[in-house]
Amino acid sequence: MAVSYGHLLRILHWCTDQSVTHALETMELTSSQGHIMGFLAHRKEPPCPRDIEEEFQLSHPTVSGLLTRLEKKDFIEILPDAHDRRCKRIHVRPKGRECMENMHQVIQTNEKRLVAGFTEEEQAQFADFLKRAIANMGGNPCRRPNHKEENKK
Amino acid sequence: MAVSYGHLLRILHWCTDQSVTHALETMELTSSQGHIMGFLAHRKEPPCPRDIEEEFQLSHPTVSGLLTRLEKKDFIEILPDAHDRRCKRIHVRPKGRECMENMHQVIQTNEKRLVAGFTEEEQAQFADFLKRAIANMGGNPCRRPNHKEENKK
DNA sequence: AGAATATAGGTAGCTTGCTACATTTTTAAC
DNA sequence: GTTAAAAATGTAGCAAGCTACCTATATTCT
Repeated sequence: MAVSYGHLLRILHWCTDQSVTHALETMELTSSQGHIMGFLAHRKEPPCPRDIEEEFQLSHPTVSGLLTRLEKKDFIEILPDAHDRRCKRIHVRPKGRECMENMHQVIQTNEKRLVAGFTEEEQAQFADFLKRAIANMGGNPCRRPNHKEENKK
Repeated sequence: MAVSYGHLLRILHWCTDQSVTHALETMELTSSQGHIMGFLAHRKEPPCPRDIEEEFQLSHPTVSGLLTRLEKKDFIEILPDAHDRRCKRIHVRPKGRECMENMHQVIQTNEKRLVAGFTEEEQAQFADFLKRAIANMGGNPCRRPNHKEENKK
C-alpha cells in the first residue's frame, strides 16, 4: 500500500510546525503565534483582527483565541478603533517588539531548511505543485466575502 | 513577499482534510476517524491502539480520543485482549463494517483529486518532494521506541 | 524468584482549528 | 429618517493534536 499524499501532508505540516515551535520556545511563542507576530512586524498601521483572518485564511474565532493568548502574554494590546466602534486595533507592546526581529529570521531559516537540497528549479516546482493541489481541492475556503481594501479617508 | 511553503502546506493540509470530512459527513465520520476505519478494513486481526499510533504517527492520547468517539458512535468496540491485560483490541461493529467499503472509495477519490491534472511523472516527483521535505524537517517524530513486530506465538 | 525496566494505556490540561449563534455598530436602501 | 442589510467581533461547544504525569501489566536481568 503506497503512502498517501494526505498522510505525507499531515506529517510534513506537523513537523514543519513543530520545528518552528521548537525554535521559538525560548520566546514563549508557538508557531501560530509567531507567524502572527511576524505579520505584525511589517505593518505600519495597527491592523484589526479581520486583517489577520484574511492574511492567514483563518476563522475569526481562531484569530480571536490566538490574539487573546498573545495579549495575555503581553506581546500585544488590543484597543478599540477610534473611528469604528465595531473594530479593534492590534498594537504591539515592547515585549512583542523585541521578538519581532528574531521572528523573521526563524521563519526564513525554516523555509530554507524545508527545501534544503532542492535546486532552484525543484523549489519552484514544489511551490507550483502545492498551489495546483490547493486549487484542485477547492482552494482557499474564503469563508467570508472579500474584505474591502483600505482606500478610506 | 513570496507565499511561504509553511503557509501553502497549512492550507493544502486543511482543505484536503475538509474535502474528506465533507465526503464523509453523511456517515457521521470526520476525516481522521474515517482514515482509522479505512485502516481497520484491511486487517484480519483486531489491532490494538498502539498499532494505530504507529500507522498514523499519532500520540497515544490522540488515538485514545479518536477511538473513544468512534466507540461512542458504535462504529467499533474496544475489548480487552485475552492474553495481555495491558492491551485492548479494536473490534469493528456492524455499523463500522457497513461504512468501510465506502471509506476506501472516498479516500482514493480524494487522493486522485489532489493530483488531478498531474502527469504520472509529476505525481511521483510531488511525492518525492514531500518525502525529502519531511526528512529535512526531522522526519517522523517517532515518539516511542519501535513497536515489536508481531512474530509472537 | 525478585527487582528493575519496558510497554500499553488512562487522565488532565493545553493550543489551534472549526461551526453556529448572538451582539453591536455601520452602511445602504427606500 | 427609518429600516434593512452588512460587517466586526464575542461566546459556546466540539474535534484533534500535543506534553506530562500516572497506573497496571509483562518482560528481562541477576
